[in-house]
Amino acid sequence: MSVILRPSQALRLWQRVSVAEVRAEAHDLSLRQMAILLTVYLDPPPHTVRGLAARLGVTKPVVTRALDTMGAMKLLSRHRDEKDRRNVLVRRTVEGALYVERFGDGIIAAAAGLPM
Amino acid sequence: MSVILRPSQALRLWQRVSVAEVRAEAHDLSLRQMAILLTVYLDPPPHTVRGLAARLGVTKPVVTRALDTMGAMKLLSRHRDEKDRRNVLVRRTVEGALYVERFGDGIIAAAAGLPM
DNA sequence: ATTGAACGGTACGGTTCCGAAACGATCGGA
DNA sequence: TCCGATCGTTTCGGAACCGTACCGTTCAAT
Repeated sequence: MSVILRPSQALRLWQRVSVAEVRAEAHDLSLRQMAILLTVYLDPPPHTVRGLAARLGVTKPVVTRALDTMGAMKLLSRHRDEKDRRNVLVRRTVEGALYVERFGDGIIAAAAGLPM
Repeated sequence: MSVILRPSQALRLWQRVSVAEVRAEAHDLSLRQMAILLTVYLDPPPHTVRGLAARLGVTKPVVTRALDTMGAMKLLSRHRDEKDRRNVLVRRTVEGALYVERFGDGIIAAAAGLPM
């Protein structure tokens, strides 16, 4: 059961969610930050800096900086991998889970009110 | 006929499109820029700087700068309103229409492959 | 003709991000 | 015990963006 969207619906959905996010000015995450955040929350762990960089096709410092920013926002947390202390494991937080959940609700609400 | 999405589907959709955009690094628009672009392309004209700022709940310089950036990318164009020369009208461009169309296709493709 | 309001743009100092390169810490095999 | 490879982080100069405040133009009403 795939989700079928027509072009006008797809773009309208994206507009509604974007405008709502800008108006709410909750966190003002960049597209890269959002991609990292959702990957951590949706893809199965563990998540390393290098793994995330490879997944998104960006350099390591990009991921490090995004983790700095979102870490300060308490959306994610970092922990040393005790098995291999070179690695840093990125984990979810309670605040982050709440933020992601609400963001998903926003998408659903925007989709529900979409004209056919 | 509204579009029904479940939470996991909504978030997965956003992740797929975000990751694809980051990987493609086509234009790297911020959330604000995307909201402005889609509003110009989806809402009925005319679009003024002040009107867009009010629509998104941001200040004028934010819109001006976004128009500078996306104007340089040829995604939008500015024109003086000849009826009231204080106004600047924001208009679509061929390149912008193409970009928006492809972006919509990306959303549709991501939605179509969504697990139930 | 003058004045006040409305419009978009600009100047400013500060913050954040960028990519490339170098760095220290850690691991694993010779 | 080295020593190369693999981590994540930091540094660097440069670019983009932020919000506040101010500026020049244009309109409309007096």
